[in-house]
Amino acid sequence: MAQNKKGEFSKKENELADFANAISHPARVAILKQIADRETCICGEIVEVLPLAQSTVSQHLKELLKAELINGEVDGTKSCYCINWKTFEKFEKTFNEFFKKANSHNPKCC
Amino acid sequence: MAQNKKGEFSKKENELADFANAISHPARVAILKQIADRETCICGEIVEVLPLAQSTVSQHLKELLKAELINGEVDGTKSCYCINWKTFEKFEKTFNEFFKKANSHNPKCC
DNA sequence: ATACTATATCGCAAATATACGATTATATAA
DNA sequence: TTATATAATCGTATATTTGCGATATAGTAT
Repeated sequence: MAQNKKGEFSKKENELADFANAISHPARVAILKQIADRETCICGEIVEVLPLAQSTVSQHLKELLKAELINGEVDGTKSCYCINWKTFEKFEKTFNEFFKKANSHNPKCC
Repeated sequence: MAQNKKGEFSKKENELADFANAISHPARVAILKQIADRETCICGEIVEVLPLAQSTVSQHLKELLKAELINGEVDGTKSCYCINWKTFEKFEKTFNEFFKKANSHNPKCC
């Protein structure tokens, strides 16, 4: 963008946006799904399942880490990831208090 | 991107990503908040409240419409928007069934 | 008809995101 | 040590997003 105006918005607004941004790509949704579905944490199995190169998957994992949607751990030569449910819960809470407060599903509306 | 791989992911994955994408910018979060908070639908009042030019706000509104997060209605020279709660509910449902199914907040995990 | 108001659209510039191959770093195996 | 395997990072090309001013469009008022 010509200028980045994100700093002009509130902390909560940015937090919600950042969370949403982390899951705003189908590849990252698919990665989260894979991690959530497995009993134990996984790593490069994701690469086998997704239609993306290893480096691309690694980049997406990095973004998910940055947004704290997942936790990562090195295990020998492998890397192991799991869902950070705390962040999901926090998001759900913030999301609800942000949007549902004034919401009586207004019938006056268009 | 070099190539767009979004078509290689499932419908559900893309739906979740699209919804998230619509709220992945603090300006759009702020716009949704404004609309949700008012009794009646509003229009260019948003422009007064946000630190963005009128054309930029209009663009964001267009995106929110496209994602069906809001409904719009023309009222004279003014445009009137309101939250499309149906989409929010649908998202919540999809989100939960997608991520919470296998989730026992796995203690084996890192 | 003319002026005014509100909003959408267009065209452009700059910033970010996506994707990949090549390379690097680290751990394990031989 | 050397080879192998796994995953992160770098460099780069391209696509998309963000933002604004200018313009277009359409309703309302004079």
